[in-house]
Amino acid sequence: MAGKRTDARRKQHAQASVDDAAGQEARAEPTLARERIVVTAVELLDARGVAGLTMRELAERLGSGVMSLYWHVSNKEEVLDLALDLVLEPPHCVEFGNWREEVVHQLEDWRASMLRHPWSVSLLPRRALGPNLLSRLELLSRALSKAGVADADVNAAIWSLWNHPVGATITRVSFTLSDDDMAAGQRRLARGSDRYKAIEQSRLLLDNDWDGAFRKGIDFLLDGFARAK
Amino acid sequence: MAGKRTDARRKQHAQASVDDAAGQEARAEPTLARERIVVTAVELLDARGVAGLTMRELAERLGSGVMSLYWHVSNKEEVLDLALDLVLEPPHCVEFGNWREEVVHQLEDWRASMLRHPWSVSLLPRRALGPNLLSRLELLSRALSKAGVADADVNAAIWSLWNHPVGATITRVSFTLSDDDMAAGQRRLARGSDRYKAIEQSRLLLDNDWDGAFRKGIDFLLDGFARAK
DNA sequence: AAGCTACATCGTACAATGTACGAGTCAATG
DNA sequence: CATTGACTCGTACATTGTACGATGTAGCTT
Repeated sequence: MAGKRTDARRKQHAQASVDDAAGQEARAEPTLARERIVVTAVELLDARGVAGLTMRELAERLGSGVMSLYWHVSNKEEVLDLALDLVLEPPHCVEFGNWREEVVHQLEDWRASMLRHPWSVSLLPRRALGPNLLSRLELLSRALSKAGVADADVNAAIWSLWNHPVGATITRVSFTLSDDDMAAGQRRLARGSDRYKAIEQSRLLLDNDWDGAFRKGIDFLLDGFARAK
Repeated sequence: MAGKRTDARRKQHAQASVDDAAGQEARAEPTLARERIVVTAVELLDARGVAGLTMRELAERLGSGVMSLYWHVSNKEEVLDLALDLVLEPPHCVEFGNWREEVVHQLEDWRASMLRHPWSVSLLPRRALGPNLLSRLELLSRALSKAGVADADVNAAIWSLWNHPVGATITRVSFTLSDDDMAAGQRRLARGSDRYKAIEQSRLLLDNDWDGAFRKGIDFLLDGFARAK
């Protein structure tokens, strides 16, 4: 029956997971090492991408043994989760008088955070509910509450705004990611110009004013809300 | 000539990649085995998810040796690329009289395809330019050309529509993915109800009419286009 | 002091995986 | 027959995440 289980030690930390410091009191002490691990992980990810994050490399950068990491972190996935959440920390709450500017600011900040750490985009599909993302959702929600959207539409409105940076950043990153893809895309466009007539004509793939398109997208949505009111 | 363009490379040219074999006449002989591999890969992905796709498992399902795969495919990544593209095949072009319905139909079909194969979402960030996605972009582009959007805005409009299903599906899948996350999210909401007051109040995370929200999002955008005209 | 407990580090070992290499099979063609 | 080129596959290896358990350390209780 293997009575002596040593899991007592792991439990304490493992359960904390992505959750922020739990108790109501200022319990504090988020295990200094844990934060160091995550910060270093982000550096590594920035430098070498998702594939470059190895527990061994991480340990080496921290000057520790590999297995020491597992005291503070239950597995590699958790490191990724924590790194993702760290990078998506929301901005300090700046109040604009104008709710519209507030929404735009928030979404642009989010997008900028992701583009600063492109690996974060590919992690997003796995875990999209870290505490920092929840905070961003909250901020967005509050800003929009001043917009006077119809009650029945408000949730749909929030999600639409939410999804815009997600989609836009993914699209942006995967286009930038490899110029090979871009070249291949152009090649495909070149031949069979009947098949891809429209996007060839509008030079959609060549127009790389991503920032502008992103901003316009927000405006479309906000205008749409106004009309649906 | 070009009759016997039996893929005599694979070893050397890893560049063929996702490109379709669309020469002009070379029809219906895209290395039967290659297609079988991809189809089987999709089955495996459907059954076991991204982590479950192993070259060994794949080979076993095909009743072949592991290394035989590498004749037809240059590496695992290519298998993933091909599987992704296969699954995102666009619908047969159905013409509606109404361009608006056409857009809605296309976006909903795309979203449905992705939800049918949830693993596709997590692959999207890596490679978003397969031929089938290009086709979808083309179809969308054509449908929208009838909408009378201002020339200066048309590309931004296309991208906004494009990003909507991407973001919405990622959000949707990552929420569904693990109920643990959902539970954790709720726990986080429960305590510190001041921090997440707004989204708690609107029951944003509990309202799971994803289909409706998605549809409304499209409408917001389309209405926004109309206003920007 | 001695012993106990919780915290923390780390070396070794192992299993799973992608794939390089090269030998092998088979059919068509010279 | 010999050659070639399409195709298959077994072996071997390097890289990875991590289970296990020994070790060290600090503080407390008796």
